Amino acid sequence: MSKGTFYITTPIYYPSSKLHIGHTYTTVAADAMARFKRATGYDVKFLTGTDEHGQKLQRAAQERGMEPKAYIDEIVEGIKKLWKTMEISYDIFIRTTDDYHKRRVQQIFQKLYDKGDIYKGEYEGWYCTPCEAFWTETQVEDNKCPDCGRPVELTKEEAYFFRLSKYQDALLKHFENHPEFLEPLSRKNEMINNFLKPGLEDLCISRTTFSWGIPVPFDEKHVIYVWLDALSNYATALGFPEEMEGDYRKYWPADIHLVGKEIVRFHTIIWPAMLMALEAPLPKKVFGHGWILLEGGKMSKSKGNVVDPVILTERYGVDALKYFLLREYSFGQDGIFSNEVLLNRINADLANDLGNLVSRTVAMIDKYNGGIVPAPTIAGDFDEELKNLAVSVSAKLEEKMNKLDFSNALDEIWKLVRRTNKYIDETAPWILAKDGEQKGRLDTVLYNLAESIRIISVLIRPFMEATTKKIWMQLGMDEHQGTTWEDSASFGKLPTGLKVRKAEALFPRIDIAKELEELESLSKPKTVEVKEEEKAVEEKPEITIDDFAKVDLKVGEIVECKKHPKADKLLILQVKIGKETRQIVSGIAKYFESEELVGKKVVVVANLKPVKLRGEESKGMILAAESGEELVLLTADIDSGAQVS
RNA sequence: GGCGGCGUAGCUUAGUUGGCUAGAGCGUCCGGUUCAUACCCGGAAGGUCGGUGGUUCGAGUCCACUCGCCGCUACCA
Repeated sequence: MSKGTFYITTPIYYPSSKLHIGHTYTTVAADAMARFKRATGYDVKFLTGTDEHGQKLQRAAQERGMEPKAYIDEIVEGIKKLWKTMEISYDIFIRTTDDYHKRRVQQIFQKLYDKGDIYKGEYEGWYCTPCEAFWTETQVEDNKCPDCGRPVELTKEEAYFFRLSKYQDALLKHFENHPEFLEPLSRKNEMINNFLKPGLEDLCISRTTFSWGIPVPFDEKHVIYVWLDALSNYATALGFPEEMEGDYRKYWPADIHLVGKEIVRFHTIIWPAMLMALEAPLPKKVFGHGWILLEGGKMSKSKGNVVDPVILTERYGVDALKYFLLREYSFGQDGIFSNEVLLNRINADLANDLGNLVSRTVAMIDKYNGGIVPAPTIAGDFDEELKNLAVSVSAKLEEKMNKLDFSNALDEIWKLVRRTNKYIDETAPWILAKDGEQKGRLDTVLYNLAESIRIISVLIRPFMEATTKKIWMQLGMDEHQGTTWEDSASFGKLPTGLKVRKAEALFPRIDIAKELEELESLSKPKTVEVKEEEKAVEEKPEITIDDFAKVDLKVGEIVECKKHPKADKLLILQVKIGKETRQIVSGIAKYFESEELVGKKVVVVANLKPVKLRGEESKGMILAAESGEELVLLTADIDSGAQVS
């Protein structure tokens, strides 16, 4: 009976801040896919969850004087509540703090260690102590940390490494032999050219600098870092490697890992390499979808429009938001969100087209046939065209869905919605109703309308469960009357004699101008919250006045400025501080033309240890303040050389 | 700088291996209709398919160059 299994996953989300529309987007898409596969006869497993370890969460909990787990529990409750609101039909919600996951991650670690694919860092690596970061031979220039410019050293600091480099060729081959492995296709070259071809470095997979994580099984000083801990969730959730005969055998390898484009790299290089090392099959497909951006770029506080999915569902309903997200945007590409785009889409497709179609059909059955769905008797013009289209939609829908083309999948359904509306105009039931002789024809038209709506209701079900149920209620039908996916491909499954029920509009039409104003006023208090949240995260540890006194801040005048010949983001400045003129390299080329800086008096960190930045010496650093896309230099209208304190 | 992608009607976009009279939705204008959530249906206007040159009987589709965006990557003390 089952066509086979289908295992789909979302990323596990990091619960350090409130989830936004982007997380909802991924999860809603995965949910629609899962529901679609269930409807079409697959045995589906749908996994989502949370990634709960790491320094950031440990700190956040500390700041609130809480145990990490207790702190995270609260946030995770919120996430689960959000998914409940969005009617997400996940089968498993994994938390990386779940005992079974921790145990299995340790088993994986042990396995890889035993095999020799994990080794302790006696590795000739370069370590930058202040940055707590390891660097590779190629990254280190002149014994300097590429991140901070300070000297690095060959360290004896212990760390465990995964032999990522060993799998480079196998990965390349896999990309070549499995064009469907990574979609959209454009990402594939990015991975191959930027990572695989230049060569992979072994990956540091343990930390000793914080403790909130899964301990390395045989070396408790170390906790397992995010790569192994988080990525492996897709397999540990099924039992791997502890319980290989249950869900793991049944559902692995995953059919689709749905991820945002920013984490494609981890899912198509690191995760597959780990699986290769474990001798486990690779996921069949990783799909990196685009981002939903706000007008003018990323989510920005100054724009004042932070998108909160909960508010939107409260105002327009879950189904409207889900429909909008999947219909409006091409799944592989970025798209722009605005309230206006949302409201226009809801009005046009849901209120005017679908909602109104149901409304007018039910009203006509009510008015012309006492609310009873009549039996069709006399066929006429336009019937065949409507029927042919109606029964053909499900196949086209399947084709689009299997390509994760949600937008066009929905559009296929709406072609039928529009065709059905047109059928009403063509047959003009209100004219037939005036002529008693035409009763048979009228009955047929009314039946065909109700039947088309029945088909539509089945087709939209994976995307809009609640709406489907509402339509059934209005048609007076129950879930045993032509509601399977197969039933959507045949015309005439709707029983006659049903008693329709007029009800509230499926999607009330929105007064867009008025609504936009209200949303505008709603978004303002939100803005402040977000700002405060961000601030909290970025706070640095307290220092004393002595610490601060070590920094020598002076005013310097920019006397000359040019672009760095070998770097896009760097400017080379000649800065006069008192009598001395020195060269400072600064990463502000994105923000300023070189000419406009000459003559400016800026604040300089004068006693910073000199470094070479892509071959150019830099003695000091220019202070600037950055917020989102904006950057301003700290200027001081006073003689150059003046001390700042 | 390296690698990759994208530029098609006012907006969002479809155009698989070259045959298109370049489609669609929204918006605009005109008309029809009254069953319906002032909705729906029809029609029209609007495109030198970023630019230049080439290959070809024929190019939005292939090639070269060029302009403009974007992504990843290196460099932002």
